[in-house]
Amino acid sequence: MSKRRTTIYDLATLADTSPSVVSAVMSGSWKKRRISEKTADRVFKVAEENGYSRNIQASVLRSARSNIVGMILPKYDNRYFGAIAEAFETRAREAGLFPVITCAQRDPDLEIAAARELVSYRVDAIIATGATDPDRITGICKDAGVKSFNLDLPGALAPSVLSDNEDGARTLTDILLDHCAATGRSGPLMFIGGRVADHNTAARIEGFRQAHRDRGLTEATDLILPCGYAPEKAYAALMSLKASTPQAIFVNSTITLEGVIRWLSETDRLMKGELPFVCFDWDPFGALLPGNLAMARQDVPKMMSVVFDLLSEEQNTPSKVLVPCLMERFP
Amino acid sequence: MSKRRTTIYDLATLADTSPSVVSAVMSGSWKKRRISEKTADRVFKVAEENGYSRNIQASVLRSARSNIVGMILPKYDNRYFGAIAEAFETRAREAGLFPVITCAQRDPDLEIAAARELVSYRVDAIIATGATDPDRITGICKDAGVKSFNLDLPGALAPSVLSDNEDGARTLTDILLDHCAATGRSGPLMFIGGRVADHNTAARIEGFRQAHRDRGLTEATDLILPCGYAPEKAYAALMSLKASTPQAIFVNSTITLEGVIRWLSETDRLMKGELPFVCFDWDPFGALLPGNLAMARQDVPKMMSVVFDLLSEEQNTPSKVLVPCLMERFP
DNA sequence: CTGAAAGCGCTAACAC
DNA sequence: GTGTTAGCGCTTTCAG
Repeated sequence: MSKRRTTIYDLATLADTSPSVVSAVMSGSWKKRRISEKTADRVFKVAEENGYSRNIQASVLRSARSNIVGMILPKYDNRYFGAIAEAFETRAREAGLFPVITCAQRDPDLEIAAARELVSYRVDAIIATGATDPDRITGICKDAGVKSFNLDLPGALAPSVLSDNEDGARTLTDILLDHCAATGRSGPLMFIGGRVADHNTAARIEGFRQAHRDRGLTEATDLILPCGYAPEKAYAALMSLKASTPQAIFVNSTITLEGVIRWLSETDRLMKGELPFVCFDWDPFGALLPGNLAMARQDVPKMMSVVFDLLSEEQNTPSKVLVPCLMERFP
Repeated sequence: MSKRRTTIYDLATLADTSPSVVSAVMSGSWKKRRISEKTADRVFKVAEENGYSRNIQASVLRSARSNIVGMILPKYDNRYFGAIAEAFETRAREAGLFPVITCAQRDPDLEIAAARELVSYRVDAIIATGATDPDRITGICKDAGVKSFNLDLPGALAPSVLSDNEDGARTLTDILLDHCAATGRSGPLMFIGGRVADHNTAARIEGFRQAHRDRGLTEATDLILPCGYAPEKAYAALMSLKASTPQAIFVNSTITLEGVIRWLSETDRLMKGELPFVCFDWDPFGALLPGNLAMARQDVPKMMSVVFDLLSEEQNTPSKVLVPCLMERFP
């Protein structure tokens, strides 16, 4: 257990060849080095027999490129970020890179600590997802010669890939307004969740407004409540609602939806489907809740695909790609 | 961007001192080496000015201990695994370790590939979560002198920490049986989801049986359906149900619940709360679904706490710790 | 087709 | 309190 681990030197002795040959064989570049199949097989055999495991740290140290790609993620507690994590790992492996995700708990300080930490591990690139200050992260990366990309939330200094929030919100609002018209509800709509300072929330509010404007309506400003994402915040905002109760609700994320649902349930409105709603982001159970008209499911595979295309193109100048949302309508 | 990165040698020259002093200062061991505050400050200053970032790979290579702890996780697509990921990261950082999670998509081959990969990175320990073949992973670790632990699913060769599945299932079944008695339902209960070969499913079925036995009842064997975890599997099993419809359902995981809910919804039973159910595992939306009587929420913080205690105690002999589930009852 | 040898950036003795 | 030096295990010319 504590004896020295086998190295390429041990293997070289055992296979009666040299360390450099073993290195080439174990790193997969032996074809290129035109090493004979016979020698390679001999090396593979002794490696197998001795439970040899390549020391990646040493290999990285020597060859500058680490083939590690890092992602900074805010949370793992909803389907959207979960899907991002999985898509990231899959794509990274397909690209022959080792994926490392680190979770910053939506904490700005942790975010930049995470960026520095990943840089210490000499990652080849960092994907900052939903970062509060993407440009700061890009700065850290630039200093270290590390490529960086923004996902979900845009920055000004690196390529950014995000959902078309405005368009998605407009469509969701249309669904809400259509439903109200069809069921004879004429009251105002509520928008709840998110932070005004946050790019995505701003874009979604803009889409919400657009949809109103397109049919000559004016949105009720006092019913636009960007009270933060946390369920408790939404719950509290709804409990202390001074303005008239809305006819229908636009919920800004599944996280926020948790609070909204709690309120609907406790005020005995949930089961009756009394207050129809739509939600940005998707969740399999949320989809089945009474009153849910539609969810905007962000196209994670597509977004990740775009990110990895940029990554492989060595493209690293600021840009912004918008990916349309998938719409799921119920029932 | 492409110029050589600053090293401790550059810093040593700039701060007019030696590489070893810079090394000590940057690695935090300078207090121990009794380096003067004045020198340290000088080093910090030039490091700052030059955007220096320590090369961890080099440091790991030299000092054998990597301070990296790896986790193999099946999926990120539910609250349980999400909570595990977050708790793992938090605990690892508290312990001064760098957490690396890798997702094996419930694929046995990927699992062992992941284990080998983590070993290549010279992690100090691997936590295998919900692994299909934990003992195989332990074997790989043992060969490399890496500590290993099992979480969620037990193995015979390493310390294992898991929920008290049997007890949790018994309590859930009790809730179901109590409810049936109280509402005059006398029919049989269904158990759905999971795999018989899987340790946790077996333990939960045992708890399900126990609860019946404790009140002199016999469970309906043809209504025990360990049809796998996937929603589609559960949905298909329910659609092709030959036996009489049950009076209430024990759902083996939130993943399975997705399929059950789809079936309830499509057969118009969901909104009426016609078929009460309980579920192993917890989900905030699932909790609000009509008919849901209780969810067994696994005590992730506690489980992780136990794992890290074992890890720090250098305890690595096979053992098994059971952590009780938290029960959430509705309404 | 194969081998020798020079480091990658850092740490840990050990010397002063 | 600080500097010198010998590697950690690997990759990569370059010479055969």
